[in-house]
Amino acid sequence: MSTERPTLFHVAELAGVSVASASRALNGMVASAQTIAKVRAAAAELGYLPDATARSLKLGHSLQLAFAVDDVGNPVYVEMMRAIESVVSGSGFRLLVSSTGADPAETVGLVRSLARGYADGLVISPQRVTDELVAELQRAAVPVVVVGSLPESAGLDTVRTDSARGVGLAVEHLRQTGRRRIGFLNGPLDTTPGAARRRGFVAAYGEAGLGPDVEAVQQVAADFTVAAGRLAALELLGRHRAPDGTLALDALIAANDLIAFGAIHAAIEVGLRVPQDLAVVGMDNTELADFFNPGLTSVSLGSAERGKLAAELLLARLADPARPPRSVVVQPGLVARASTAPAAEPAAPETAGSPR
Amino acid sequence: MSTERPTLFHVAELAGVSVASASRALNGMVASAQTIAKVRAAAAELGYLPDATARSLKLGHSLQLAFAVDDVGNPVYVEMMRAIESVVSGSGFRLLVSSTGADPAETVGLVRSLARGYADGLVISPQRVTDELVAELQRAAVPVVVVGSLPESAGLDTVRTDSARGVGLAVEHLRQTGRRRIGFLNGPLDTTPGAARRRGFVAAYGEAGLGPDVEAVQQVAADFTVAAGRLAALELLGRHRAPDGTLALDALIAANDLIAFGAIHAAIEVGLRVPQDLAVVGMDNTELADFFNPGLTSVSLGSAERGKLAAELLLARLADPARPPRSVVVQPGLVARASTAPAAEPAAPETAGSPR
DNA sequence: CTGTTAGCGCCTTCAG
DNA sequence: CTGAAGGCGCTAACAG
Repeated sequence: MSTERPTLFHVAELAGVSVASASRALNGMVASAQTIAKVRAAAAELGYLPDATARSLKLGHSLQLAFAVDDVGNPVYVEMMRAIESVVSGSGFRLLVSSTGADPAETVGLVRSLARGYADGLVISPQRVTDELVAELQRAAVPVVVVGSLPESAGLDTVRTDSARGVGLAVEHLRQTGRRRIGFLNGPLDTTPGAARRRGFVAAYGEAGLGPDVEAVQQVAADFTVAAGRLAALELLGRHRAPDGTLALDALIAANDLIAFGAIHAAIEVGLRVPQDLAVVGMDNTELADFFNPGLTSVSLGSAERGKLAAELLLARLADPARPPRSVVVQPGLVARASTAPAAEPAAPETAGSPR
Repeated sequence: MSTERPTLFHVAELAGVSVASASRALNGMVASAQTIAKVRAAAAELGYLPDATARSLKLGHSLQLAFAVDDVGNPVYVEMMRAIESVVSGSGFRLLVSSTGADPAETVGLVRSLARGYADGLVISPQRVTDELVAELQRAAVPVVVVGSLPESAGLDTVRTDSARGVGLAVEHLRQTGRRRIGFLNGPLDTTPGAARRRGFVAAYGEAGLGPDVEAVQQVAADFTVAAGRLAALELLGRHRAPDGTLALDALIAANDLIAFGAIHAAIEVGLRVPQDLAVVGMDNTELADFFNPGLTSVSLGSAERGKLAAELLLARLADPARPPRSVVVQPGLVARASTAPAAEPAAPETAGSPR
């Protein structure tokens, strides 16, 4: 009801002690039982809440850590976040998440403000890395751990995965299961993941001797979302449909699971069966990959593991700001599911959903 | 490199002016062009970054707003978050997201710390509402808007949806499309959404004259996730499978889309066709509902709309702290997709995905 | 054990 | 237009 918020001064006044004593009583420092009781009572009566800002200013820390991502809508980041959260909460930190959007400039702004006071440390997983962003991360007032690729010279703690190799695993798996004409649905090429996956695909395509038309079998989605994946798949599939209606592609690799979901939807729309007519493999091995219909074969990029490692690096640096920057790599692995079941055999009954 | 962060004092010193002048120059207050230039140069050279904590303490605000949810993994909250973000960023606020976990006690702690300094306002969507939480929200130092149901007497700004009626829409839709034996997959009953949906189902079940066994056709999932939905569905379907293998249920309503996805997976596992043998309807009308296979009929609860309204309420209260608390309701609506296509007709070709 | 004093980094009157 | 001084709310020295 009162328009003014009670401050420690008011509590002390009501309790009949000094502000210092009130502070001590509330924070469990040395104080007489009587003082503690009086102060506690006064605080309760006034509904006193310590001002976090003032406290941080004095203490020099906020006990908050931040996790910044371009797009919280991506399940990968949710997994990462959970892992980070579970690590840092064990050390008494609270985790704040910030979705910055695709614009690197906005990310810079976020780092600037967040890294100076509101948080004691930052884990960031940027999709687009500009020189300006790197510079900002280096001069940030608090420790920063980057999930993703960054030039070694940046001198920052880093956790990354070898997504190029991940694409290689996908190509290999498709080859082994009898696919020959593999298309690739990438995300935007100006993103770090997009660029890395492209490199991986081009290399694997060449090594597997799949032909010279590596450019023709690629399609770039507008972003890493289901809707964009659907559109890109429709475009790519349309482009490779022969006049007689047969398809020149028998497999699709998607840059992430969301794009893969969109691609499967698109395939069904144009009358293709997955996996009989078209195999699809995603990346990230999201929880939904297992529940999608058909189950989505996906390359695990260890999101949870990366999140965990990033959090640990951050905690370690917080404890020892002088330790040399470390860069750790998580290896990808493929998880096979129904979406790439060999075309040779008829559809496995337990995946096609049409018993009898 | 320097171990100490530069403060405004250092900038002023280097620029050869007073701290006050440096502050004015940096913040665009009156200052001579020459001073501005010198201060700017000094700040750049030192890599000066204003301390957000000190700034907030002095100014009395942080220009940050917070959005607290139990589980960021739920796509509903992502949609809400996007809507909130887009509203508040237009007013110069940054949005911080905090995932509190299912424990109400943790939520209380979050509100306590966040609502006192780190953020200027809070939108919270708690799944479990305890008296303690309500009390904490009422005494929060900053304006709070609750997305979800709360006693009127709480005197807080509120945005909610009529999810009970939403369940009613689902029942009605299933009845109209020829389903007679409807099961219900709920989330935990001690959550606000779980309780409301239960009320809605029991009421609609009775009104539709579906029989006296309303308890027998319900199953509670451990939480609002795909995995829990799958388990609950397996349990419910198993319970209603007659000795001769036929199923006593021909439709399932799920408390949210994630549970519905899990249910469809479970149905396929046990050899049922969706929608031919079993219709499934979800709630929330998540983006993925449209892309799932089969497309998931879902009751839209207007998550984006609720987020937008909550953000607007918060902004309005920030502008006028004295305005009377408002409570706005968003009406649900059903979006029909393939998962509830009438069983009478053969599977519609464009949804079954198995052309010829 | 307690009160007084000092200051975290910043912004903003108030004189000059 | 500029500098000096005060204070946001809190905690950590220092005496008493």
